[in-house]
Amino acid sequence: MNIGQAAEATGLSTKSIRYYESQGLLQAQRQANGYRHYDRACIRRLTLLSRARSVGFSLQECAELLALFDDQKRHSKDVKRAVQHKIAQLDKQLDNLTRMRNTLEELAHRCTGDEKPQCAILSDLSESERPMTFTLLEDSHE
Amino acid sequence: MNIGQAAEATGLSTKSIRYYESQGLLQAQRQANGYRHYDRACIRRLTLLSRARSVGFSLQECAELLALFDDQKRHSKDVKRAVQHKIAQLDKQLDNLTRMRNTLEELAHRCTGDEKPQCAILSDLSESERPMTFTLLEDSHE
DNA sequence: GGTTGACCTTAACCTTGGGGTAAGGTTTAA
DNA sequence: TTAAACCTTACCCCAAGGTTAAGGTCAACC
Repeated sequence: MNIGQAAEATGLSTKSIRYYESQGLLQAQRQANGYRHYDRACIRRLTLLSRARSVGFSLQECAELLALFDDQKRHSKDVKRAVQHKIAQLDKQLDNLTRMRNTLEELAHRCTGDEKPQCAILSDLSESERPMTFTLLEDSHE
Repeated sequence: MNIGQAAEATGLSTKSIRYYESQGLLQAQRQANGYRHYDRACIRRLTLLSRARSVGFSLQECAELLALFDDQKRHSKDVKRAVQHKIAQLDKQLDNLTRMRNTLEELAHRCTGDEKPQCAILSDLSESERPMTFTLLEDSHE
């Protein structure tokens, strides 16, 4: 299997696949012409990468999942812990986005939304006197 | 006001303030010694930037908000529309994260989480035969 | 044999929103 | 006077690739 077919099979871009290789997440065999060759084991790694990325794991975290994947003596509880940790991270992000959303709702609510230039949103965003709750972005510190 | 005080007053870092200036979001006056000087109008712009960033606006979008801020003939409905557009974006992100979270919950649920190496999570992530729903990342295409 | 088009290769620059550090000038206070 | 605490620009760094560029390969068709 060439890289194009591997991409097709896993839903990744060829660029991503090469990038993952450059980051040490997999090693592809080379054919005589220099083309990369992907066997079933490689495709499984790429599938894992594709899916783990799609549920929010960073490449660093994917590397840890792959290490467990490769370890025949792993404990499934370690894998489960990684997943639960990621769930907790997503919960933080969800909470954060929800608070941002609520602030925006409140801003929009206070704006008349007409043809006049007076705008509660711009006032609320720019005036220091206003004691509104402005939620910080921050994807949590890890 | 020097940049340090402006940073203190707005909750931004000095680095961010200089970066915003480099991106054309504001122009600070210079003092005789080359130091930037911030007056009240500048502080209001920075406050707007800080708060707009904290509720999820990109710098590009902040530029649009500032353009409205500067326009004495703006219509408050245009500001409101921008906010509602941002709310819709956040809703997409929330939906996406929620689906990722649900997938992870399902994965965790299927894993025994013990000392054995068999792990439903790793199987689900790596095996092509599995017809699970894997939510794509993607912050929506804008 | 020649050519076209679809592959593949590496390299290098672009993105977002700054963080970190270097190397140096200024100001202030002890 | 000298040290601390400011300020300046300039450079490289991060994730996770996307996007050319410039070129090698391969298969099919004429």
